[in-house]
Amino acid sequence: MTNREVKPTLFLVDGSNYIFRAFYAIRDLSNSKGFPTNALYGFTNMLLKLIRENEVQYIAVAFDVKGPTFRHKAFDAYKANRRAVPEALLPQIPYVKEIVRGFSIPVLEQQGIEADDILGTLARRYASLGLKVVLVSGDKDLMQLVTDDVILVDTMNDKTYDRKAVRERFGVEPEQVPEILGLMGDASDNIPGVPGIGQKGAQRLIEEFGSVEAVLGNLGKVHNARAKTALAEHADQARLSRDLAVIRIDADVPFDLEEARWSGPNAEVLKELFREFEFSSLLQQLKIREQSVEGDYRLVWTEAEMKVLVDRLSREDSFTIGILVDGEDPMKADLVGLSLCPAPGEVSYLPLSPDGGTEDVLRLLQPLLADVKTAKNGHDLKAVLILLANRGIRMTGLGCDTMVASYLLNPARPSVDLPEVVTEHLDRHIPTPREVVGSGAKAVPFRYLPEDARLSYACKRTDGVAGLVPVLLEKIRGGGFGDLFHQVEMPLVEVLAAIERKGVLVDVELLKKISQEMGGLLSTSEEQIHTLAGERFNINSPKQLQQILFEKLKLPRGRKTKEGYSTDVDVLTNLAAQHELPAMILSHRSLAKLKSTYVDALPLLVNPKTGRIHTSFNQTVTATGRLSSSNPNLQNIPIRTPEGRRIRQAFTAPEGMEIVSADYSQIELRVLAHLSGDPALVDAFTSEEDIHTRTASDVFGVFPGMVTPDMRRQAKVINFGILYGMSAFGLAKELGIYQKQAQAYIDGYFQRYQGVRAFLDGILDEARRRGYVTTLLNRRRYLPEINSSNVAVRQFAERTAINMPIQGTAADLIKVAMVNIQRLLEKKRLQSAMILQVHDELVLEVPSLEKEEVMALVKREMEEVISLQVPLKVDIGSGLNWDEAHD
DNA sequence: GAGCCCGCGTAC
DNA sequence: GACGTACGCGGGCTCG
Repeated sequence: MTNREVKPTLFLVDGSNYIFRAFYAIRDLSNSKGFPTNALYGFTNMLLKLIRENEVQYIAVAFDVKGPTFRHKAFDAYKANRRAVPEALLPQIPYVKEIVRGFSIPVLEQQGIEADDILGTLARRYASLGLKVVLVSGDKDLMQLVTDDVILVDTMNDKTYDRKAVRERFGVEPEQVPEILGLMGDASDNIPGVPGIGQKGAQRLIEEFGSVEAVLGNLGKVHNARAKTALAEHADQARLSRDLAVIRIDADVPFDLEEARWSGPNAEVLKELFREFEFSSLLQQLKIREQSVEGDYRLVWTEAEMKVLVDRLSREDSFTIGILVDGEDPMKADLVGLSLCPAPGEVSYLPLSPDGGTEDVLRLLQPLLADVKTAKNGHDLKAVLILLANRGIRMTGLGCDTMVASYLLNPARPSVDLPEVVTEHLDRHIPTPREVVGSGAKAVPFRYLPEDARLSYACKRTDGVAGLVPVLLEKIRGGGFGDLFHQVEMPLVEVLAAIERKGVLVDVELLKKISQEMGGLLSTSEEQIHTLAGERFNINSPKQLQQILFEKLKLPRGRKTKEGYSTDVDVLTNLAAQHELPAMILSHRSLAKLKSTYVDALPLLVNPKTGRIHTSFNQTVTATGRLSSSNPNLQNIPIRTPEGRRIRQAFTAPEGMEIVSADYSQIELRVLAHLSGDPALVDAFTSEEDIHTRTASDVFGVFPGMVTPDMRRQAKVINFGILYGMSAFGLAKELGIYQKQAQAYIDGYFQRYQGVRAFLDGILDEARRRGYVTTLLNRRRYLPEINSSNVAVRQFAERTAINMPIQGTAADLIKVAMVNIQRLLEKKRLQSAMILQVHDELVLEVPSLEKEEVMALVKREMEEVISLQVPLKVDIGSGLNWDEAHD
């Protein structure tokens, strides 16, 4: 067997080419500070892909530098009409080079020499020294450099050009490519070529004659008369163009191959850059790990070991606790293990099998967990509270929940998953659940993993949390979020845990009955719809419905969607005048919605152990500070229609208890009155007038006594529109009036409420200057797109800027009220409990005997949660179910 | 079949 | 493009 020599490979990257292509390939990417990062991101990805997918031994990246080159001297107009570098790209260019250097890859740039010529020179030099050279570029000009030892690859579309591929593309040898370019020209470089000769023509001529010079010398043999004339007229231009297209292979380029030897990136530098640009996925890809070895992670198994650990933990003001669970739903999940960390690097792991064994060991922790003098830290402490409580262990005295802290620092962040938070704030990689157990249906439950894998995983995570705590607490303090975090959000964690664990009683029998009724109605209406349509089709499929309505029945099309024409309620309502079918579909659809989303779904979520539904109240999801609810979402239970209200009737109180519902009246408009201090709006609420009637009177210029129900309805739309930053277009559409008229209403509103106008302007100004907006309790939302050059994007950010302080302040207030109410209920040892929060409403389950006291308490705590320029008003009611309680 | 996006609709 | 914040359903597509 011959010992075939494998040549080392040098990768030469056309950096300038990739900057531009990355810039145009990715639109609208910037970090939270508004710095554009699209080209940086695309370029970095390209480089990573190149390194990942190839065996790179030597690599360098070449860039153009500003200033004239020999081509400019030869031809004044060279690159004259090239587009200016886009505004958003310019500031990114220096950082592209920083990133390249961060990869420990040499940046090649030289005054007076273009990147192409650097590439050509080095390719020739090292090919002749016996290396394989791979040129990395999307620029077709570089094809002329291809030889038996030099290939061209374009990583963006995975194309590779060797000699053969170039021949297929241009029909000639690579060396002849400049001859073709010389005849056809190159618009982007402003190489003129010969007018009237394109790629095809140029190719034919060069295939036949071999070079521009030969073509010009044999004009008589050129068959095409037009081409012949053009060539004769522009002979000098053809020669010049050809010369411009030739890439230099003999430039004076100092280069040391050893410096280009690939030995991996400089992690410290890249981490810094990626963090600045918020490339969290790239950080993960690099799998950057701290240099430090694993900490002191140990198993706690015996009572003796636990006693030592409790002693150790007791010596600290706070410690970090983490859980290992199988299952998503904390009310059903199995607690597999517990990890405890008195100080970073020092974590103990207690395995907890469902069939006991270490249960007595766990009990030893109870006094410490219930001791408020030792603060407990963790990531998602609500889940810890619930899991422990379900094992009969009470925990209180929370210190820092890093999930909540991270959310508060930037509530619009895409994720508060622990590994991402750790990467962002600590520059460390900790294992993700995916890496350990896989994802989706293929995920392996932790209980099937070997013990040492569980220990390692749990300890690394808890260690990561322990590392985060001081960092996040300092950022919370520094950002002015201390009160909101420590006095509101952290106490709320315990409140939400209690609410979720309590759950809500649902009358499954009633839902089953409703389901049967609805099922009957639906099959009848389905029959009628199919008959009327003349064929059977899936009414729930917008796609099939479009075909029936717009193609078969030829009804007029309305609004377009991404694929086709909308069949939503607006469109069908408009069509109802022309045909019977749309109205039938609307009523069918609303019934089907109620049945599938609520009536049939809710019984499946009743917990078999408790007989109740335990929703999740998510504290770290919304961009404004509201809670959200999921599995199931109990914040969107129907109320507006009679059929919907029947579903509410299924939310009941057990024997001897009642449901109490307390909701803030017009809280967002009251918040607007307070924040703006507008005298008219403040007066409207202070004098306890009906706000929509008052607005109607003000905007339509009639006495309050003359306001008709329809005027009040319109005023209500205007009031809500103000909160959401609605335009005249939107108001006109909503009210079915002309846009001019709508604009007149809006003008009238701001004429009467000038303080509101000033307030909204102030918000926008603040958002533009500071890049964020805030609520009354200093909750903050960043708006990186507020200064976007894209009108739609910018206007969206403006509406968001207007809405967030109002919606978020309302959220602040009800959260404080919840914390206070929970404290009072506990202090007074009442059996009543909050069971739901729906943004401006609190729902409680109350023993009938406590009803009077608790209703008074709740109403008072909600109304007096804070003193504003306007009174807060709470409507409160009680009944045997949620529907009854609501009025 | 799992996972994802889309269109749609429910709540405040 | 045009009204803010959520969640979840069924349909239908992609991917393995």
